[in-house]
Amino acid sequence: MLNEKIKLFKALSDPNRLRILKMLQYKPLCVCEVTSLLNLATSTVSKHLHILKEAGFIIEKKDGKWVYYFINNNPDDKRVTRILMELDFWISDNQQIVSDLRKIEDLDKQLACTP
Amino acid sequence: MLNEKIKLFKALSDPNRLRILKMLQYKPLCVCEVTSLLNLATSTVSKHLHILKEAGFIIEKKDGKWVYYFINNNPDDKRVTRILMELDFWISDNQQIVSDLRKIEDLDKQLACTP
DNA sequence: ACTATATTTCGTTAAATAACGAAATGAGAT
DNA sequence: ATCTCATTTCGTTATTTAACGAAATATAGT
Repeated sequence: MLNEKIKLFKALSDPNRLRILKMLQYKPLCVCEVTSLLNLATSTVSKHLHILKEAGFIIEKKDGKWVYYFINNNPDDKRVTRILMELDFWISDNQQIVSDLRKIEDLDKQLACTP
Repeated sequence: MLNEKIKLFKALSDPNRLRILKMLQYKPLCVCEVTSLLNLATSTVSKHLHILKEAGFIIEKKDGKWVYYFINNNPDDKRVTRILMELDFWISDNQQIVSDLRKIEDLDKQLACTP
């Protein structure tokens, strides 16, 4: 069904989700880290991650209290793999993305994930 | 701006627009031909074509009473070109698409575009 | 100028989406 | 078992989107 196929494109049709994908391509992050980087409510970020997971772009791994999200590099679904490969090309040189990646380097998990 | 970039993905996030793109990859069509193939209101189809045009996927050429739409094969925007190249791969073997293409072969413009 | 036909624009409605805060859940630590 | 904290789910609100029909626009032929 075409409605199933467009789930991939819908998942890519939101700027915050593109930012998340690019962040996770840089390195795996837990929900609170992503939340801190995007400056959105935790529930909103959780929803975005769910959508990306349903589309097959990312996978989750629990680690203690935290849920870490990883780019799905399993080549089972070749459509996902190819899109992830093209991602860099489609949104290269974006100011927001570049700034996000810089912030990840300075990110202090301790600081980001404690109340 | 990321909002500009996601226009491409939003344009792909609708089953009828994917059907249109695949049809136009087979051959250029006028609005009433597309309308007849999709079984939607003319105004709806016109809107979809406008969105695809704004995203850069297709171009329009007027020919008498009719407005024909073509796949944009001009490689100015490499993002558009690459996505169009990948399209086949992403939505290959779809029942709806296959059926659409079969219908195009039998399509009688005279019949489709007269009241 | 008038008519016929193709397309676009406009106004409306129903459904989908993104955001938030509050409440519920789950999993370690005490 | 209880407490704490990270995450998800729920309910709500504002915005966006897809669809339609009717009215407006454009172009060809009479």
